[in-house]
Amino acid sequence: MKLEQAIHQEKKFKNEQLKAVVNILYSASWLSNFINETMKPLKISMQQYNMLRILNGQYPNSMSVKLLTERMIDKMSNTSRLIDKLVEKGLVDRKSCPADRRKVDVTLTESGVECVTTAVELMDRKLEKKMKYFDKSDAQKLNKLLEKIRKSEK
Amino acid sequence: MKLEQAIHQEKKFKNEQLKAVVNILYSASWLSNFINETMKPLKISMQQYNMLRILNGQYPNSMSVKLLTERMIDKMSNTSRLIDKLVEKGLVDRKSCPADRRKVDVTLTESGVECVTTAVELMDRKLEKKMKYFDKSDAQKLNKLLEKIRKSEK
DNA sequence: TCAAATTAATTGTACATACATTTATTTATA
DNA sequence: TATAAATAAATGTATGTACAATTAATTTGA
Repeated sequence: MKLEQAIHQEKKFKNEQLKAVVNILYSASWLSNFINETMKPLKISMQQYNMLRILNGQYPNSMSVKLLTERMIDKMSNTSRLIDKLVEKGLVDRKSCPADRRKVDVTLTESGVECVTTAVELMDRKLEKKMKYFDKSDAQKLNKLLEKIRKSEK
Repeated sequence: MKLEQAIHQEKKFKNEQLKAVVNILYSASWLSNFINETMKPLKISMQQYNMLRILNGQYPNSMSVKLLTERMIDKMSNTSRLIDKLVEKGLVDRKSCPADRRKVDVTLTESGVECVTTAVELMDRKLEKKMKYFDKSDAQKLNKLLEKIRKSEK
């Protein structure tokens, strides 16, 4: 859907750069809604999915809360309480790190591995279908442009 | 900052399309943090800023809550309570619509016009500076690609 | 060596969001 | 024209998020 149509805007944007800002925000909202929708049958949120994927990348090793936070897409989310939810669901284990007792080691449980395996398979399949008009070369161009827009960070 | 570096990911993405998904989500989070940061001196959030801009586009006419919701970038946000906050701050007026008493007319107050004028001027200036390496032709390409990725909506 | 500084994680608080339900009003139709 | 259906907005509730403050452990350096 065209951006102007999605947000029912009749006026032109002041310039293409400002339109790009709104476009990125709208696209992310569109994707988040889709990801949350897709994960609903598995009863996990997008952020929980993200954390499970990160832990899966290290499995069977554990990760500290700090390391997990660094790898989350949204750094502002509250890692401790996100872990709480996953512990409640029995998807991860949390135990104090013997080498540095300030740290807490988080690991996927067997049930967590099972859940994330199903989740990733489902998500990748649904995303591929959703973005069927978007090929590899489009994606490469988009990735380059997004990196460029964030370049001021240095 | 490169995406892999920002989320400290050492592995390659499965494909460019899935990387694009993460890239959009990360860029939106990066932009949101910046916008919220920029609006902090004016004591308004990004969503409040968005609503004030929409109302400003119609000023001095009023808009119904439904119309406002349709134009918000994030459709899931709770428009009623967002309006509450702006009424509390004295930036908007809310009154029952005489022609259809189910509807509620929302209008900018004088102080609201003043606030949004300052806010837009500040935001556009800061955004331009932040995205200084991102020119018009880049923006046009990015806007095209984002529209394409959302094309499945039809 | 031991007090101060730093680091890791959790918790408190206020606010935001998702989504279902409720209330009030208008429109459609039997 | 009554009654049901549809529409607009607000509210209840659970959960999520931002950010500061706190707690506990480790590291630093006078």
